[in-house]
Amino acid sequence: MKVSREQAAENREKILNLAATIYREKGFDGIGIADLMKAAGLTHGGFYGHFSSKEELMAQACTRAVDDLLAQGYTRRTEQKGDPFEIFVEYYLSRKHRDNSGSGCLMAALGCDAARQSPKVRSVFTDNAKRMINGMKGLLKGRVDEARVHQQALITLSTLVGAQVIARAVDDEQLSQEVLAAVADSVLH
Amino acid sequence: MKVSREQAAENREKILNLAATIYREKGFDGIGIADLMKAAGLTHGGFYGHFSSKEELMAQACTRAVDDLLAQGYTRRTEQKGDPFEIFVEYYLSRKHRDNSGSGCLMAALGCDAARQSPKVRSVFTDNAKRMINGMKGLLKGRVDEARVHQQALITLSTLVGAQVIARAVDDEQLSQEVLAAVADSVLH
DNA sequence: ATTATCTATAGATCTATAGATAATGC
DNA sequence: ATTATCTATAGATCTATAGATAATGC
Repeated sequence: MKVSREQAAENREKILNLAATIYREKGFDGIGIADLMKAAGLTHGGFYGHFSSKEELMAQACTRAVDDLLAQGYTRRTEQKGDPFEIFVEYYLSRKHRDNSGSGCLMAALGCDAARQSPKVRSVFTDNAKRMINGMKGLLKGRVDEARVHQQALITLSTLVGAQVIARAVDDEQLSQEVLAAVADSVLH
Repeated sequence: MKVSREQAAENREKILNLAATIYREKGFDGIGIADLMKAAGLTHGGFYGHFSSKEELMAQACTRAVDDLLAQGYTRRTEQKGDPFEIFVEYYLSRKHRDNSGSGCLMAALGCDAARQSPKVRSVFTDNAKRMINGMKGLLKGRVDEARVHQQALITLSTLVGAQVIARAVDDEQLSQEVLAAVADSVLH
């Protein structure tokens, strides 16, 4: 029954990565510990050897989700040619991002939910919101006045997040695509 | 135990208004039928005389929430002088709106959650998103080219929704206000 | 007689824990 | 000997329903 220390560390990573994905797909309340552990190929009781509580997992999963998003940014910038800002915006407003919330933006997937979570989760969520804002500031450098980078990052991120929230919320495919296209037009030109 | 037909209709309204408020404050999963009915001064079992299921209430509560928001718009326009668009944006990006999600925008409060709901709830949610878009189009008439009203409504609504989602998600009061102020500056000037 | 509401409960969740098990790592 | 995982279960939810109750409205 027992596994090696190395395997246990891998199991922990698997739980964390799965949580980061499934919470973004189905919400913090969308899956219970038992089903999450089953998805990781482990049993319910084993969870509490890795995390002290579901709340603790939720907090760590937020950070993992943003790790994930930032890493994807690096990958895309090395694989695609072009302006990093434009590459990011095109991904963010793509149907691929809309239809795969599990690998996408934390704020678009769980922003509404974050406001209702415990202080612990909100605090970690806020730290990760700041990482996203800093990422956006990096993409905007050179594109706008140095003095306006912070303000513009907040504006652009708000627009992108709102577009994806609306595009995912509606079940009207045409309207959903109109939102993404209109915002892409506005942000890129 | 039994009450008059008129009183029963009032009880139904009370349940619906409470649900529209509490769901926006705490999410669809944030309150159960028993506690909701207790808040309305009724008992758990009585609920199913008014609504066939919790899902049915969730759908109807979305419409009630937007009824509420549009009615507030009329009230503000008669009470305040000034451009209706500016009056709306100033309210939307206010701390008052941020701190009172229960009486505020459906999309900002429950947009992330809507994507994960049943087809029935998503369908009603979409109808109400369209009512909000139409409201925004009305506010933009005369301010932008007729041909661009629809596109601009989607852009502005995205920006406002995203700003409020972020402002509510973070527990850093300064950052939260910076987001609201930056977006107000961008949308109004 | 009808029906809006209440009480009580079924059955399905959920988080968390206790104690057993068996493989690792000293 | 230590410990990662498993089985089993406690205790607290949750939605929904069945049947009783008592006031309305014909």
